[in-house]
Amino acid sequence: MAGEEIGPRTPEQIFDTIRTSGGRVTVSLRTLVDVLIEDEERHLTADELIAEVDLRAPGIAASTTYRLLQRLEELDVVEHIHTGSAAAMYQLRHHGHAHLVCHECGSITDIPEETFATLAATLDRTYRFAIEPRHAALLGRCSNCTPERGS
Amino acid sequence: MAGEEIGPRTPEQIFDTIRTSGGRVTVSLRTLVDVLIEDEERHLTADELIAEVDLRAPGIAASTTYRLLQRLEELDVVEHIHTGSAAAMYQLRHHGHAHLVCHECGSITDIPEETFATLAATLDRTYRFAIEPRHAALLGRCSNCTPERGS
DNA sequence: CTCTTTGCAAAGACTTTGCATCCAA
DNA sequence: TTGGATGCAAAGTCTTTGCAAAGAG
Repeated sequence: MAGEEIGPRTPEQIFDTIRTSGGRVTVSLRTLVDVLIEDEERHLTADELIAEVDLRAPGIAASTTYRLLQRLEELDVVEHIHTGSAAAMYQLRHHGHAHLVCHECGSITDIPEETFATLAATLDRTYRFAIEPRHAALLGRCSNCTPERGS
Repeated sequence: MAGEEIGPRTPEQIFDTIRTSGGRVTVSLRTLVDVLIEDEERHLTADELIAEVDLRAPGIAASTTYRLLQRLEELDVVEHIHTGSAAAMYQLRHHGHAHLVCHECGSITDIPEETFATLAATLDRTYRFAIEPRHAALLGRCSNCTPERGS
């Protein structure tokens, strides 16, 4: 776990990755990559990315953005996170943090992957199962949505 | 966490719960409850439950089973688990175990909720977030799908 | 020029909903 | 009898796909 260093990703590095893989750097790709980098902290879903891309470069079809996300995922540039809602979230893969999602208010909290170290070790030992903590958010209730509880 | 004793659930107990809430015990309800109890270990999705119900009582509409699942969930009889695929899994709530889902082969492993005790304590302390380990499966790779690894 | 990418519209997977009919209590 | 439950078909949400036209290198 952890230690999966992907390194920082500048737009140019990502474009090179695309070109190296035989892909072409198009306006839609540039726009999507910009959004992914600039709005890194916003936990955007595909739908929201599509909206943001269309805002910056009107006319780009949703299917195009979906296709680009797929490709970027194959190239290990981005990854999607299941959040318990129908729509998945996307983040740059080098970000490397996992998530806590409150199913009451929908709030999302970033947590370092190391938080899972002990659990990962236990699951590995007991079930020989290698968890990927980033791939699915942990669901539960955040402090605002938990009633009774003294300070 | 844990300690959420819901108690054993026989069909009759469930039917009483339904009646008490103003509901009626119909053939579709009986059939669904039977399937839920008998196929407890099979980790069925709504789709699979629908198929199984239709097998035992031909003609029951999918929408009916979806509606019954919703109602049973409101009554805390069943709960759904997000597994990283589009379709959610359903289980009787008293079962109280969490899941490990291999995104390679799809295998599902049951694990006791207590496995999360330490992590839950940490998250509660650090983020005041109360995880619900059963609500979302942990994703990763099972031993069969993990290459290199001695014995 | 060639091969990838795009837009558009249609299809797909999963789930919900409206409504007239039907049935449990 | 009388509200809740059901079947059917349509709608909804999120995502994928086919195909001809457009575009990157």
